[in-house]
Amino acid sequence: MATIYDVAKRAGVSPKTVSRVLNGDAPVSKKTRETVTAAMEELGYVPSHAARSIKSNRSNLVGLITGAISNAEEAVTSAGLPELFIVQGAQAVIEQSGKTLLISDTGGRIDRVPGLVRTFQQHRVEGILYVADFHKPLDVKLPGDGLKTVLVNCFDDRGTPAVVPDDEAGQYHLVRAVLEAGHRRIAYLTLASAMQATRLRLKGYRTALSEASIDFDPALIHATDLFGSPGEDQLVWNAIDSLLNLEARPTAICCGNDRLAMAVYGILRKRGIAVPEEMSVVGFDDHRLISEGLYPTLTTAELPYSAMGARAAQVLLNMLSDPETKQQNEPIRVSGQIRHRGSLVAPAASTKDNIIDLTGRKER
Amino acid sequence: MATIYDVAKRAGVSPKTVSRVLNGDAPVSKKTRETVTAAMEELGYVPSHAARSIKSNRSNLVGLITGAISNAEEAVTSAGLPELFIVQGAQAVIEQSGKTLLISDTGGRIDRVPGLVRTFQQHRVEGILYVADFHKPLDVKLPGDGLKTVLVNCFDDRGTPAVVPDDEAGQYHLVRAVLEAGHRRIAYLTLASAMQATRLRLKGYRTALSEASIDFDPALIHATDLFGSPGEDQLVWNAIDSLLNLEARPTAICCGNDRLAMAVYGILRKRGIAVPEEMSVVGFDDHRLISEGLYPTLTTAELPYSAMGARAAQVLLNMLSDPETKQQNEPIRVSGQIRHRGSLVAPAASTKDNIIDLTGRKER
DNA sequence: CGATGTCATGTCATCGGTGTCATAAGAGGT
DNA sequence: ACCTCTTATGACACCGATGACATGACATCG
Repeated sequence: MATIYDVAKRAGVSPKTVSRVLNGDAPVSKKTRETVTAAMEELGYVPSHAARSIKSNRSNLVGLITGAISNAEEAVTSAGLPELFIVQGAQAVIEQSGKTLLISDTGGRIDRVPGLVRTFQQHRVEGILYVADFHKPLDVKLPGDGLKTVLVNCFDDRGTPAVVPDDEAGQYHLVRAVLEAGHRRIAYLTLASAMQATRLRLKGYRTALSEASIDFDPALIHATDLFGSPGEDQLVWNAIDSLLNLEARPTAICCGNDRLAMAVYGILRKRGIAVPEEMSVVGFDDHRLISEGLYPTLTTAELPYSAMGARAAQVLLNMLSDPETKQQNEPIRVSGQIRHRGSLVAPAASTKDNIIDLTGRKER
Repeated sequence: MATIYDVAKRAGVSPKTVSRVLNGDAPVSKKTRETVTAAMEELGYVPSHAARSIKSNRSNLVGLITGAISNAEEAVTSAGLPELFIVQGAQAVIEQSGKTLLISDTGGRIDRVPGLVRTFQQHRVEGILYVADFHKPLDVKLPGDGLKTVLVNCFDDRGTPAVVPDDEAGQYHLVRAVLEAGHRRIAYLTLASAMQATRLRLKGYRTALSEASIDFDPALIHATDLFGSPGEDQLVWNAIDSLLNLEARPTAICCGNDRLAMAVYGILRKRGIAVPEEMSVVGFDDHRLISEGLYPTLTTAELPYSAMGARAAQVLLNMLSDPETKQQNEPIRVSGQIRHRGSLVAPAASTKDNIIDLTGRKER
């Protein structure tokens, strides 16, 4: 590969002059610039990042670690990987800033993290983004001592800057949309109750209901552990079973995520219940492969992964350019949109009766 | 960040000795090694990749470009992104070889590729992996002249080494599985007919049928353009409509991908047809989010993205370590597994009649 | 017309490592 | 006791870029 000396020789100038043409940091006569530019062109010269980097002591690199940032030994669930959108969002911002993003994937094995961080340090990254696969607290001490760090989709209690989805607001607005469609009996099949998202979203669900003066009914809530655990189908089936057997049957079901909604479609239909005519269904995540691919398409709340990645990158860039600014202690919450699609419609008249006459007998 | 000089001073030795401890390329007395190691530890020293790299002229970096490697101005379809698995597969292999993978995403804008390649060249990558979002021919001249290149999920006619999925074998084995379940009338909703995958898979479909002595029936084939084009739902609906109106109705439907299968589930049920009891459905891709999430779970052919990424990385590493070995001209085809799940069962007795008596009146 | 400023360019040292060569201290052979 | 060989270590140049500083050629100004 051609060096700056090759270019200099070819153009008949000193290397320093070539450097000046490259960086435009000192005046160069038009004629010289053209000669040099031509020489660079002919030799296919591209400046060496490494050489610049040792001299300037600035690497212009940012590292990102994804795949499994957690403490527990969780099942390796490579099913969804929408975290990719976080990576994309981050990369767009980093790249636009003129820096380069180094991406490493743990492949689900958290014990690989220290090695990856070491590699990053060899490259003298200026900061690190840690991306978790779903919203979770973190109590591991991450390696990378002096390094500027931003957590994405997770947070710790040491005040490390973090960017997380606003689960509560998302569910709140989603339930409001369901209410506005005319529903009053709204079931909620949550994700595992231990999950951060579940706690927050349940809060949003309850707030929306209470604002509409609807009492919270525990009979409408079922936790259905996800991640393809063996008994999952059965769990969902049972949950729907008990919902359908309620005296006052719900007319809409909120699902913990789009994947669950997809299963619910199948089960409802197996039970002879048409979606959305007899039962509205909404999801969460706006995993477009599902939400746009399902028939009917799925109304859902966006999990703003791309925006979170972008935001985290901005926060990190700020920390780099402005080392003094103190970060706030609370994680930054990013809100997503509500996506209105085909699975949410007004409740059917017959079921409406069902709601008004709460003590009435249920049909079918 | 501490340098090798800092370590040397602290340990009371010369920088070169520290270097020897690091690389173990010359004998160092046990005592010195321990002193030096301790000094490195105390200072948190990590050798600078950049400094090594300029001296040795070997970057140990490999670049990967993903997001949109194509010629046409296609719709930016960020729906699925299973290419991530290609990236993961590649990264595992590259990382294991001691090199580092630089990943760049075009974000669907092909005009960004030259800039990304230039960045890669600044980092003196030793080779580049180009990853396409689906199996396609390529007739753009990729930048990065002298650079070793491997195409993944795409191929050109210049003999650039390439790794692609074995679509034909995949569909062949899938249809064989359907045949073995007892089906004889097997419909096929293909992807857009212009796609490489469609051509190859159709070939596999026909081979499997002909081996079972079943005549190819064009009435069972429908191309249903995907990628969420506006009229798509209607197209699929119509296709299924005409299949159901056939005198000899199919008992199984092959879908161009899992996403399409998901839509077919919904449409069939809307039409009152139970899956899989009255109609078996199989997909393609093994997009696990869908194939395992659907109810019933989906029998499908794996698109071996992770294996393809790994394979491509191996090919590239070979080219780097062994610059002489000529590559074969044909793309390397990687085969995937057939995933047997709930959506494929033996045809029902009534529909079996339907098959045996090809001229009989169809019920319902 | 000499002093001063600006422009255009070159010289040299330096960043953090490593390759080459030199050197000193023992070990072993005769 | 002398020579040779190995082991352990250091001095120094160099990789490809850039910062600090120097220099020569004009332009400008009082």
